[in-house]
Amino acid sequence: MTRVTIKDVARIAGVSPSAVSRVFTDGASASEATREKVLTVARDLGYRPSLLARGLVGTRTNLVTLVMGRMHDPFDALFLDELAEALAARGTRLMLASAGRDAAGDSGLLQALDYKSDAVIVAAGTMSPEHADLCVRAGLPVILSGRVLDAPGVDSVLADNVGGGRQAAELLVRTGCRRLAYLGRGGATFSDRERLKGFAGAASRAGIEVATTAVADRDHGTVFQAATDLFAGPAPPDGLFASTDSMAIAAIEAARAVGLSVPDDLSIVGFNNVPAAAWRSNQLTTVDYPIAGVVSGILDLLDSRLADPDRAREVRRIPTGLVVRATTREKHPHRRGCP
Amino acid sequence: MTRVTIKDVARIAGVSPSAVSRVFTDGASASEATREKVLTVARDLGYRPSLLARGLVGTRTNLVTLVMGRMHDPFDALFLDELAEALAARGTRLMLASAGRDAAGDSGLLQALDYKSDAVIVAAGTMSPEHADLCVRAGLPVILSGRVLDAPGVDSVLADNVGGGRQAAELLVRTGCRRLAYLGRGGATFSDRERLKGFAGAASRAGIEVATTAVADRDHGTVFQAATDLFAGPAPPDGLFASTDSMAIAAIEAARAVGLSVPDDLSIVGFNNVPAAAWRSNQLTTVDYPIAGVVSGILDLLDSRLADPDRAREVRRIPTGLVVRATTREKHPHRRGCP
DNA sequence: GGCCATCGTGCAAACGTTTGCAATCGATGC
DNA sequence: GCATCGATTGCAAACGTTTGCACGATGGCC
Repeated sequence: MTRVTIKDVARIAGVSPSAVSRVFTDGASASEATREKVLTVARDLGYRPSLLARGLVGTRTNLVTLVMGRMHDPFDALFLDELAEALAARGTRLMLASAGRDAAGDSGLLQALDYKSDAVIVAAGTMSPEHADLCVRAGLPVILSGRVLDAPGVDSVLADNVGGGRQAAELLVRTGCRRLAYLGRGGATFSDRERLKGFAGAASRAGIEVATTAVADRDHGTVFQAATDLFAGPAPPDGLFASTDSMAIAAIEAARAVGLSVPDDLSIVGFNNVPAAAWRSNQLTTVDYPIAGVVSGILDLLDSRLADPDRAREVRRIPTGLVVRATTREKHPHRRGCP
Repeated sequence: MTRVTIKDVARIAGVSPSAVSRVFTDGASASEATREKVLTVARDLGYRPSLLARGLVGTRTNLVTLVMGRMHDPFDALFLDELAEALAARGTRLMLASAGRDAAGDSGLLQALDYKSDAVIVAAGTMSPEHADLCVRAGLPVILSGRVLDAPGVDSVLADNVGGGRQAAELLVRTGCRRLAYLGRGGATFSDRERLKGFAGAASRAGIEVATTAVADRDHGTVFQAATDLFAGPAPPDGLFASTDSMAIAAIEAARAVGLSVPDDLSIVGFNNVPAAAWRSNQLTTVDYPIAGVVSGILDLLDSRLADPDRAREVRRIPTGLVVRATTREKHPHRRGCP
């Protein structure tokens, strides 16, 4: 019932606690004989170093705090999965701080400090420059996922939202759509803002002005209603870009409900490439969110930042791809080479 | 850059570190004057107690480790959300241990020990009695979610899967289905086994034998294929119970693909009541998984177990409900009262 | 064989708290 | 006025590690 400590191992193995400690920290010098003795005893006793004690004295915790909001979108779960897996493979533990109701990752940041996390990864909640500054000042590296904050020492990794939006627009234009619409949170979210920017920019270069409908909530019902209104309204689009696959799927549903045929009457492009996008009933053309790339970018920046806390702030953008399925039309083949 | 400790606060406030500590642990005696002085200084200095140090000496950590697998199903995210929120509201921190590739929550359990967690909640991975015993012996409470393990001191909370399966069968029988089928993991998963048991039991009481098709993987494509084969096979069912909403939705898709009309030719009932079940394109009748009830049951058991580590093992089953939507038929009204 | 570099080891001081014990203090009851 | 009592406080010892320092042993090199 009482914990087996480093001293127990030391006593039984006939060495000092320091020796045991050195056996368990790689890179430290210990003779082969000692190592073997210690490891044997440790195994027999079932000894495991206390990470609390280790973290208290040591400089590194191997602990990272993740600030996340509620995972309303399947995409969030994918992301968390990938990140958790990557961290685990690296021997890093993950502490979860839900940025629940309170506006900010505020409490999450403090929690990270309380446990002396090596770093905090912020994937949700609004993060004020003040809080970021607080952390950096306290020596806690902050890595933002999916947004950029112009504060010294705060790194960011994100999908190339602007590029993704552009890809969507170019595809729609290329396949003959002329009345483009955007459906999303609009200015309310960092990534949505960027996606819209890329989409509208590319459309404008093709001489098309985008009609944007911003929705207050990503909830399926809300989006379905907004899409229905848009499609049944006075100026229905023939090409729609939704800032999220989930929203795009709701839009597909709405199109069916009002009797529009996809992609004949209406082309739809989503963002993220979640598994459901590939389902038979959706066959959604979408911009692929490079989850693996973003996650490994985060780990990369984590390493760099830990190695050199004073390095310049870095923003890493991971390029997106386009996954063409059945909610967009084929490129008109007869136009090929004979304009 | 250097951390502000309890001694800093003590020095500036002109009291001993003990006094500061007592101000910050409720239930300890401290005069109003001291309290005020200390709190003021602490706020000015931005002092926060180190949870590492506190956990090292104290007996309680306010830290709980959650062992989870990859969240392939949207349901998993819902569950995690609810649990994280409830724990946060209670002031408990949550550490994530993904039971990734390695078969067991094994590594997760060890991680929990390393950080002196107050308890470990196991929601995924197979958990061997040996490991459970290891934990209990080490004084680490284990709470299982969604399964039962017959080991002393290991508590469980689960949805009433058997009851849910029964509800599904009774609904199908009541609405006139006679050729019942089950689609799920079959014996491979604890909850699926129970759901099947409840379903087949109730069907058998109505004189119907259930055709079960067990699928190796919950992946949408796999399930879609299995359902298609079943529907196009020699003995297509007129009532299907899927052990998961996600699988039920894949089945709906398959039914449409082979030209079956739901619910006219085929009734379908799912399990979990995820948001997607309510979508217009699915309108899935399903057994409601009482997430809130399960989560509060977990917290309940957590408290009880911490209060009395030697109490008898407890298994708590939370009743399910039935949410009738459009994938099942209306009860035949003309049969009412005139059999 | 002497010298220097290297390696392995133990001692003791941290790390930032909590908490049992004893002491102080003011008030209360007689 | 004195003994008692409870509340408040400080001291010091834990909690389980890591790590700088010093010291002895070992081995290579000339």
